[in-house]
Amino acid sequence: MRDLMTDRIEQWKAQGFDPNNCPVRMVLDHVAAKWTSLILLELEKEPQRFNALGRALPDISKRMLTQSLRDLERDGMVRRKVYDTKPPSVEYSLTDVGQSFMAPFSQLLDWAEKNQRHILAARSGYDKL
Amino acid sequence: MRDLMTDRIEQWKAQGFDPNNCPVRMVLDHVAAKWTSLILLELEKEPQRFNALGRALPDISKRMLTQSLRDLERDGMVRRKVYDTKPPSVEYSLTDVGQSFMAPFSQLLDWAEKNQRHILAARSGYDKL
DNA sequence: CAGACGCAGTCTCTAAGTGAGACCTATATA
DNA sequence: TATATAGGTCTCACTTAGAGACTGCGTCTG
Repeated sequence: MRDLMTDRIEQWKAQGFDPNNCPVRMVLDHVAAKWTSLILLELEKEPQRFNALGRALPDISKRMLTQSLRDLERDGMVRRKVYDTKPPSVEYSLTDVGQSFMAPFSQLLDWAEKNQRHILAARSGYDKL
Repeated sequence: MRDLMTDRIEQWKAQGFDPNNCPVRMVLDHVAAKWTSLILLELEKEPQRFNALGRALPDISKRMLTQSLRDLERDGMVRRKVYDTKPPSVEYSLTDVGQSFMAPFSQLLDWAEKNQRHILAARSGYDKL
C-alpha cells in the first residue's frame, strides 16, 4: 500500500487530514480496544473496584484491565477514586461523558442482538466452503 | 487474573456462559477490529473495488485490507463480486445486514463528533500530570 | 518493442501488542 | 506463621499487525 500512496498521504496531511486526529478514529479506537466497552458496560451497572471488575470480566488480564482503565480515565470517560482505607481501595465509575456514551453504544448492542443469528448463519455458511 | 478465577469461569461455562459466543462480544469484535468499521463506512458511500478501498484508507496495508474484507464477507456484512474482465476486477458492497449496521453505528459517530473536544481536553489534561 | 503500471492479492520478515502469571507492600484473619 | 485481600507492576512468551517484495496478466507509454 506504500506503492504510490506515500505522496498522496503527504498531500492529505498538507490539506490537514491526520489519521491520528480524526474524530471517527478517535472513538473507534475506544470501541475498538476490545476491553474498554466491556468495562464501560460493567461500570454502567454500578461503580466498581479494580478486582471486582476483574471478576466481572474473567478473561481480561490484570495487565490489560489496568491499561484499559488508564486509557478510559485519560479520555475522561471513567473516574478513578482512591479511598484511603487499609488496604487502600480504588473505585472506578463513569463520568458524565462516559455515561453519555452508553446511549449510542446500547443501540449498537441492540443491533447486535437482533442480527446475531444472521451473522452466525452467514459465518457457518462461509466456513463450509 | 487466573488466581482463584479459574473455577469461577468453569462455573460460568457450566451455566452456559461462553465469552466466545456472546452476542455483545461478537459485534464488538467487528467494531473492535480497527479497520472493519472504516471499511463499512467507505462502502456505504458506494460499492468499491479493492484498490479503491486501499486508496480511501491510505494507512491500511493490503494484508489487513484483504483480511478485514474476508471477515466482513464471512459474517455476511459485505458482498464480494468478481467481474471476469481482464484484469479481473472485484467489487465490494454492503449487504442488507451490513447496511443495517450503519444506523446504530452512525449514532456512535455523532456521539464521537459531539464529544471530541471533551475527550481531547481530558486527554491533554491527563497527560500534563 | 521494452519497460512501467494497474489489477487483486499472497508471502515473508520484523516490530509491536497481548496474555499468563510471578511478584510487591501492607493489613487482617486463621 | 501462613494465607488472603487489596491494587497494581514486571517479565517472558506468543500472537498479531505492518512494510514491502513478488506474482501473473493485460494495457499504456515512450
